[in-house]
Amino acid sequence: MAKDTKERILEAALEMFSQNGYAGTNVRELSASLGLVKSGVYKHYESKEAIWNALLDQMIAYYADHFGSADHLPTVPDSLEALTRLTMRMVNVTVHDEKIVMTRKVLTLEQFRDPRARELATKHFLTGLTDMFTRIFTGMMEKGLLRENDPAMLAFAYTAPISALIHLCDREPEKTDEAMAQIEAFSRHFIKVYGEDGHE
Amino acid sequence: MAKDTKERILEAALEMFSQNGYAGTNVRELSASLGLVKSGVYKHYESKEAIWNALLDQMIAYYADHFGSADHLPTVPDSLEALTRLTMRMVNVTVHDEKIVMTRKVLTLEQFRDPRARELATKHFLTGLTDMFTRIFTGMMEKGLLRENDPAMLAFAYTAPISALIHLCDREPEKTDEAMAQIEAFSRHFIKVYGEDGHE
DNA sequence: TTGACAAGTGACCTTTCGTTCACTATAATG
DNA sequence: CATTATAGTGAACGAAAGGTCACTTGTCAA
Repeated sequence: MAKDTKERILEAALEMFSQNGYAGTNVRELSASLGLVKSGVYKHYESKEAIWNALLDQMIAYYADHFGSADHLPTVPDSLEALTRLTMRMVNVTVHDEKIVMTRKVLTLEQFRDPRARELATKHFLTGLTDMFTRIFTGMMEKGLLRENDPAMLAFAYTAPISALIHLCDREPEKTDEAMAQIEAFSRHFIKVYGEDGHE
Repeated sequence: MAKDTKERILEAALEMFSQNGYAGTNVRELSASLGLVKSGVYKHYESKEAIWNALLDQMIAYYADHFGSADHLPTVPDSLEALTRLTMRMVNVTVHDEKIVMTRKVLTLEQFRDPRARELATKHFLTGLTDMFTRIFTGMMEKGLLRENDPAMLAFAYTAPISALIHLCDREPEKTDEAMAQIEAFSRHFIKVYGEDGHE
């Protein structure tokens, strides 16, 4: 039962930190949201900062597990249309999975305060997606689906606009549908521009 | 002298809010940074929240003045090389002007809490740049510098990656030089892809 | 010169924060 | 069965927060 509560504290912390930030969150509310009294959480973490650090540890580990290793690379699409489908599938997950959304929000809010949050933010928002699609595009060029080009530059040009719209969804969730449509339109535009003729 | 202090309070607030966020800033420190004692600022603003609202008012007005009207549109570049030069000039200002940097940071930190900050954030981070370059690209297509294409889509594809690197500069200022170089490389890549042949 | 007012001070108030601690209930262990 | 560790309670604490107020000072208009 101990481990359960310790986990639940981190879940609640992610939720509250992602909404109000670290400084804007108090231990009383956090405990209350778990049906605990304030002092109860101090049985599991010695301080508010310890909760924050444990949460960051978890986020860092999660990222390394799920996005850091080459194992979890999606298979290279075998058509241009499949690239759009793959993209939409990934974006759908990332925008609708509450835990991922909250993780991005927390990193957004704490990136200027905590060096580890800053580092992870850059991975989440920039280099992670770019690296991933660099590999994908390399594969697609080998298959003759994309024109020969600097795959890293293409990956950057492809993922940065998508990332911008994901941020928009985090900020204004009511615009999610619109943003998803724009991502799909952008993906098709990208394919038209960079796709090898005959594969459209 | 009154107006001077009232202004200086907003300047100090921008600085502190951009570093520690609204919740992470206390009025005592804010006053001290102006050589005032806490109660002094309450002669000018009735509460911490009033300071925040006045700062937001100012940021919104500033944005409307400087980026909202069509007056301040840069002249349409008359060559592809000039597009890159214009871009680098604009990025240089936006990344090195401390006040603009702090404004972006504040909007980043408060976008999930304050609806007006949210709205302004979307303008700063997404639609503002896109709208601006939609006009620029329209002009460049009329001049025969860019291939006929959806100018809004092109503007989005151009500005979003640049915006992502500006965010990187805000987050990790030590990477500014690297990011600037990447922006320039991206701009030249973009020109190669979308520029009308014979104008390279 | 005087009166009024804006700007700033320092003491104080209330609330809320993070944290501690003596204590209880529970459940596993010897 | 006795014991001991664990999870949780509730009262309390000191520090720090936002905010108020009576008071002083300096400036300027009448």
